[in-house]
Amino acid sequence: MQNEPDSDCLDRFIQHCREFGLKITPQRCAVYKEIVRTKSHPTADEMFQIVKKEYPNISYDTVNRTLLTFAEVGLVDVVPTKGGPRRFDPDMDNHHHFHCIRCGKIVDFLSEEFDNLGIPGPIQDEFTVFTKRVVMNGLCSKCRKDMRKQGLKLRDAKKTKQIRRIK
Amino acid sequence: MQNEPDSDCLDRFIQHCREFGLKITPQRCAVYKEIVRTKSHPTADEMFQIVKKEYPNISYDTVNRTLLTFAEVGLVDVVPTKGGPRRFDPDMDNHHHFHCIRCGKIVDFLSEEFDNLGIPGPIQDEFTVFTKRVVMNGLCSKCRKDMRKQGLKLRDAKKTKQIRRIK
DNA sequence: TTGACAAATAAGAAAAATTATTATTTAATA
DNA sequence: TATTAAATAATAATTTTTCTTATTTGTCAA
Repeated sequence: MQNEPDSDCLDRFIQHCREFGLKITPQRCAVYKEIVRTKSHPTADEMFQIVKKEYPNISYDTVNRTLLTFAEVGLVDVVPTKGGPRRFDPDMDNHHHFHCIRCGKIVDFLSEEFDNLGIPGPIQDEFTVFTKRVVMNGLCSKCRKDMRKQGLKLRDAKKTKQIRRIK
Repeated sequence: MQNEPDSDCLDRFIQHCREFGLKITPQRCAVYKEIVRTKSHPTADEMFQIVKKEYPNISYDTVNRTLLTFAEVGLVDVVPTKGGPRRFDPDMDNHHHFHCIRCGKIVDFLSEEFDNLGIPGPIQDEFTVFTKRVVMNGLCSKCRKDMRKQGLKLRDAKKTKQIRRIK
């Protein structure tokens, strides 16, 4: 849905809302319009800041609720993060995440192998699986470099001195 | 590390801390002892409530920091959740997660196929991958049943009436 | 088209969760 | 055992999320 002309995108959005019995409000349209333009994984507050420019009257709560509602009906995804504020992902296509445990950056990547993963029998029997995503954790290249310089400490890299290794 | 006798477990913990230059404090021992007994994915606050029983003087902040520190040095994992409080996972062995988008329950499961996933070339070149995990999202069997009764609404199932489908 | 109704919004308050600050204590080393 | 840096406890402050209530608005059906 990312690369369509705006109007098609909006049409599909409206269609999708109708299917789920969601009212088409200007606020929802505004939030949706902006989030599909995003190529990152914004928080509710970041989206609020963006939408507010076009729609100064909108409240944070509305933006946040709207995003949660979108997630429920499959218009956006919620990124599995390791704590901190919730992040939304407008790209509903199959893709996977690399997550830097040091700086928190999330990088999308594509992998046919990952897309084609089957659902294990026992899971398929007991659950209804909507999406599956591979999440890799590690260090991005920048943090890897920083670590070499500054030592082991992962959290609070800025203010922490090197941990002295015992022995 | 889950099924060892307590003493072995503690020894390994102490060994692990030494390797990373972490001091062996009674607080850390208490938190570690309790989290390896857990078979779920507790939040910092849940761990605080548990540890407080044995160690009434401990502060929430210490429990939280301790868990984050453990995560940094690979003694525990942080579960990728879809927002809400951060959850910790004492099971460091390869396993994967099913996440119910309605009730938030996280179910661990094993899969050799998933464990054996390779790391895509471009990722391997640019990042250092520590762990990889497949996260599936969908409905658990209980929520699936509830949904049939109560209709589409995913969030706030308790208080929400059925959404009327348009058309 | 319009009236009725339920859903959605705005605004403010509250709660929940995380992070920072600082004085004090403590574990590890020499 | 003294020294030193790390870790802790106790607040306090932020940040993020959720709730409450009065009001507005989209949709349906008459």
